[in-house]
Amino acid sequence: MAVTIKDVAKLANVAPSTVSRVIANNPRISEQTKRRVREAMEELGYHPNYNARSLANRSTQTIGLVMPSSADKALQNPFFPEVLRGISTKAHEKEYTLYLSTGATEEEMLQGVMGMVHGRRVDGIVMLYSRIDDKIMAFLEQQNFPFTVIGKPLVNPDSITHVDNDNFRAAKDVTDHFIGKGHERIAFVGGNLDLVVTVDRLSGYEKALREADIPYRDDYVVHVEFLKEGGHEAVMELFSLEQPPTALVVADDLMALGIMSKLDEMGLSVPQDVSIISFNNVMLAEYASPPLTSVDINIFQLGYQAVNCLLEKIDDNEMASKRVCIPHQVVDRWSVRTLNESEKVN
Amino acid sequence: MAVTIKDVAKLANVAPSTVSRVIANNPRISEQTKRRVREAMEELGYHPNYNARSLANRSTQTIGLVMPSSADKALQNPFFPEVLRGISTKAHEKEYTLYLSTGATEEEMLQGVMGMVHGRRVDGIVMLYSRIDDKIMAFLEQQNFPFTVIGKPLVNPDSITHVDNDNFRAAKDVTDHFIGKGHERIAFVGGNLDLVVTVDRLSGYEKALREADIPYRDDYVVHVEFLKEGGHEAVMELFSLEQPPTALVVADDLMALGIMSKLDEMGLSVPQDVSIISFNNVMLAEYASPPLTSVDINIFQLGYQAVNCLLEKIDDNEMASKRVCIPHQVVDRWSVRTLNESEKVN
DNA sequence: TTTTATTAAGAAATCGTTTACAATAAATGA
DNA sequence: TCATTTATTGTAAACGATTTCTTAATAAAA
Repeated sequence: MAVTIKDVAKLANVAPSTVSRVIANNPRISEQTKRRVREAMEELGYHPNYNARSLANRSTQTIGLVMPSSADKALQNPFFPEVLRGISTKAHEKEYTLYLSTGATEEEMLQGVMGMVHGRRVDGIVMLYSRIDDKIMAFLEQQNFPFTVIGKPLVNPDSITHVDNDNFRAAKDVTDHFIGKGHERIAFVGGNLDLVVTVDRLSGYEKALREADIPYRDDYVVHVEFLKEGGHEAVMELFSLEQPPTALVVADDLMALGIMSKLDEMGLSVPQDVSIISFNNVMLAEYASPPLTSVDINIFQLGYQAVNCLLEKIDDNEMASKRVCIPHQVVDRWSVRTLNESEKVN
Repeated sequence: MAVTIKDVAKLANVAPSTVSRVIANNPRISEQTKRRVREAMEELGYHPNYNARSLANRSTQTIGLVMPSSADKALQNPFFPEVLRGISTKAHEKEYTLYLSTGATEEEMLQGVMGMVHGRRVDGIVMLYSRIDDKIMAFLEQQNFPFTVIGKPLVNPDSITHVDNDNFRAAKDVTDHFIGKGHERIAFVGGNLDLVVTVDRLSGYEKALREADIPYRDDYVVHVEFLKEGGHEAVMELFSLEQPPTALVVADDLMALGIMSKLDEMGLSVPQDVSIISFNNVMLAEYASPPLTSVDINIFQLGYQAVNCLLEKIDDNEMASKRVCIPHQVVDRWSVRTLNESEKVN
């Protein structure tokens, strides 16, 4: 059917093994035969069959990607295309290709991952999220299969190679930022508490308050299911309090967008009535009205480094696991206002 | 190393071929031996090696996905996660897995696709976009490799199986919608003219105007490079005209968002000063302030059906190519205002 | 009882590579 | 001149499945 290494061998009058060596550019083959073989390949339009190669090699040169469940609204977050860009850049550099694992339920996804691992479809896996008590991660660990995580694994983070931001610090920075601008009634709107990133950011927020001697109020902390409906509820709760907050630390740009839309409906305006800082700094943050002050977590690098670590791991699975921390940076736009003295009274 | 079919065979005291038949649930094997073999598989924790299988079978049970260049901002569009959801749903149903082709430049992407095809990594390909004069599509056609396109191919659309909306009609509907509400100064803000979808929508817009005897004005048609900066320029142009438009047909929700942000800056409000209808109805349309009236193009179905067609094609490559048209529907929200009589004077 | 079907399972070839191990020929050195 | 390197290529056995023939055993038919 298709042209194989044998056809090339025949035409070039050499053995198949020689052709294989030419492909690998093995120095033990003379330049002369190399030329002859290459001409034959050219003439026949030969291309190696990757399946055969993987079989013989026991390596696939592909890495598996585990994204959140396709049913999960979180997938709509522009975070993913961007992290994918980082991943694919590094993968391309090293001539690795990408295999996508999907599924609607956690069970379906686990099946998919088990298929990748057992079926030897991939050499390693990068997990694009980090959830508390995740079965997939548990499985990979138990199998001792090379993988890296984007975000911080909750259970034994020290034995799992991962790349993450210092989310604790980032949230603290943001909260400090507000405090520095005179805010004291600062609320925290987090995402799904199953995500480690949420709890990290919440701790950072708490710490900043504590350091500034601002009392932590339970009713200033809400968690929403990431997309619109949730955002609306949260805003309702927050702003029907006797003392509504003047500033919001929001765990995600998209959530901030939803909140702003609700605020708008309620006749509150940003930043006059409420200041907002959110996380991720996806392109949309710039689009919002007003443009959102957001902390840039360098999503591209998260992906790029995750693959980098994974490749090291694939190369030597016994290598010590490590944690790579990607720097963040708050980028100022127009969603934050400085309170003046008279407003500061609580 | 890993447990193979031979190990199972040995333990179950049968030949490897028998094990293979048990896996395929071949009726020529007695229930009794099937049970024995299955027990052995269980005991050893056997899982078939997909590479070996693909090699023997000449089929990979995986489909390749060609997305826009990872450098392309368009990738940030929530269109993609949603279409991916459709794709992965159908793929899962039929036990196909997904292979991702990426690349920063068109050349890089073409290399990737050539790799998939020649290296027999995938059984078929779905193209997630349709661009004018696309090399990848040309390559696939020339190779007679099974593929389907989401969107309408410009060159010989009749010989390429594709799934698309009736974008001409959709744009006409939207424009008619505006006309029905008394608008006459209707502008069109399109995306990249290389994308077939853009030209289709533009024609629909024109047609509606013509039918309503509203003159087509060149200065009411602008094209922007999809993301923010472009959106801003376009708005500037449009609203610095002597007779600025009262309604905007915008080719994409995200673009509409950018435009609204600029409008806000200029002190114009939606829908009081300008009405907007955009396309795609991604979740964000609901978030915007005000929530956007948008035409739902049923993105999920685009993906789902594309895979459906592809699988038919893989099954029988000689099958006639077809065009599947996914219905659309404009969903009304709050970005459109009805002009009253006094305003209608031009 | 012999012949013919039928059923169940094994033997061996195949898919397209890679690679350990030979093999050959030319070059070197004593 | 003959042993020994060295450089180059070939042989054949993996890699882990599938699948086409066979074959052995049993049941049915003659």
